[in-house]
Amino acid sequence: MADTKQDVLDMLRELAELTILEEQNPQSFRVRAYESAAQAIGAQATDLGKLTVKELLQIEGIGKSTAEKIRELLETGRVARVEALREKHPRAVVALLQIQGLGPKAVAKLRSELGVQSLDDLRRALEERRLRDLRGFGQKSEEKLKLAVERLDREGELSRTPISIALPHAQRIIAHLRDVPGVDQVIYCGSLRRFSETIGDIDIVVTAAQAEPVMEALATLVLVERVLGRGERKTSVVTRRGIQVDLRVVEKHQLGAALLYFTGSKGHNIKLRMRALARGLTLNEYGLAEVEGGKVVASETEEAIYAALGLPWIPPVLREDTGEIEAAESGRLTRQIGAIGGDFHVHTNVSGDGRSPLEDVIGAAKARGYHALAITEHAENTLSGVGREALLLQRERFRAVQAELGDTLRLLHGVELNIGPDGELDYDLEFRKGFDWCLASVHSHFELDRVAQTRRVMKAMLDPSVRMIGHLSARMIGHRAGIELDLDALFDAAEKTGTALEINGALPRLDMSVEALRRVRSKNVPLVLTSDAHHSSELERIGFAALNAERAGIDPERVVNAWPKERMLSWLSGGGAG
DNA sequence: GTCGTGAACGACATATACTATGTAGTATA
Repeated sequence: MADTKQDVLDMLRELAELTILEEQNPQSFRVRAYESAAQAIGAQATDLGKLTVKELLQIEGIGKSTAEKIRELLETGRVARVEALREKHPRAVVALLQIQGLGPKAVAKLRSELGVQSLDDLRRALEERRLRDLRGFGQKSEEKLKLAVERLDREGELSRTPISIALPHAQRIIAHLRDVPGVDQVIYCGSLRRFSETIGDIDIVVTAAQAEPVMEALATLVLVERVLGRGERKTSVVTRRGIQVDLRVVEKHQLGAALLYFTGSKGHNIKLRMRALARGLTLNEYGLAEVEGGKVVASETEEAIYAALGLPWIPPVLREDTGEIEAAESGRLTRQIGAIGGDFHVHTNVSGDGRSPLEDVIGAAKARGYHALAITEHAENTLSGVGREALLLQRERFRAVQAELGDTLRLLHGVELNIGPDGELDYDLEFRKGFDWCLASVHSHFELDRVAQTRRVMKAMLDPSVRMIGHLSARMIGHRAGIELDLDALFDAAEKTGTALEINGALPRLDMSVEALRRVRSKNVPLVLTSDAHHSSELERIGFAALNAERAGIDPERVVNAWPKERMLSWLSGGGAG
């Protein structure tokens, strides 16, 4: 079964894009209808291929017309309306919308006045300086478009950046801005703060007495390649990595409103602003104020603004306009994860790719207030794997260290087994059972089909030594798609065997994905946050795992290392789900 | 194009910054 959901999403997005050109308006009701239909489809867990028109109509945001188009696509592989629009607006024309500064109206004008039908045509027209005489264009717009075309040539399609790259990039920039005199707070917002898997651009909010020095500091950073625009309080640049950074400087008392605005999502903001209007208030990036008279009601903190709108503070990871405002209003927001009592997927330098000695890792774990720590080196069947003798030596050492630790920290001698193509595991069952904690994960043979992948993971789950499956899909965000799995079958098996599933906090993985986590919510499967640290400093990544869990609306009750100490320890020693 | 109210039709996301041109387009959450 192909990925019908992805096919439908692709079709709806193309339809939206083509309709933008057709109606020369990115905000038309049709465009918005297709986009909201795409969002509704994206939130569906069921297999679309099995849904009838009637069932499709049950989905909010899908009406008669869209439902029929979806059926048309699934039954014939094509949609007449899309093909008709493709005739009028060929792919090369649609591609022009990728150029920053070119919208549908400008594209229409270039086509009708200058016969520009492609990027090549546009390049020629720019070369021949034919744009400057067009009404609405001028010398400056010609130059801007030239730069934008060059940028597109260099970077290919404007693509989103994996969070594993964007977050450290943002932190570097933030560290520089913090050094600017007069700067108070520097906070990243946007999809980064919402903890999306991929990031479109980096949004930074700064509070400072004066905007100019901050914006100057950003514009002159070594890693900044070009300044896109600069006003009194706002600057946009592109870094050498090709990532756009938008900086906004606000006054301290406006911080809450600015954070709210810049964190988004756009849909969330719009809903909040409508909510404000219904209360005789208006919300913008400077504050929440009365419509009549303009008296500011709240602006300094997000909490105050939400409160004035009759809502509890909503965590950024939930602000995706997927019902979180309604949930907040009726007190149905899932609780945040809270204190984390331990980490159960950590490597030391005994693993070939681990970099910190045991003492450092233990020190970091104690500093984090953990009650338990499982060291899980790679097993022999992987490149960085460890043989039996070294592991037995490590176990001996653990006994001595545990005696020193007393009951401040429970140290588990674990291992990360490799799941082979047929579900085979390292060593032999007897040896595996000698560990305090075994997790098993896939590290190779990503090309097998869904049936084979599901079978191998299922087999590992059924092994008496395996307590947890690590990074379930083995994806690498932006580099490698996850293996194909029958998730429902695996979740059922995990439920039956009591096998835990890992929520891995390594930024390139974030595995299980939010989507998979949403699907496991309804099952009684224990979930475990881990850092998968290969260095003592990486223990902090468990916080990313927690964010991903919160993003998926996972109740802390389901998360083993969010349980109270005794319950967690009891579960770890095989004492059941508690 | 969708949805709700009432059986055809109106309502339907907000608010602002920046730029280049000379009123509006594009961009941002």
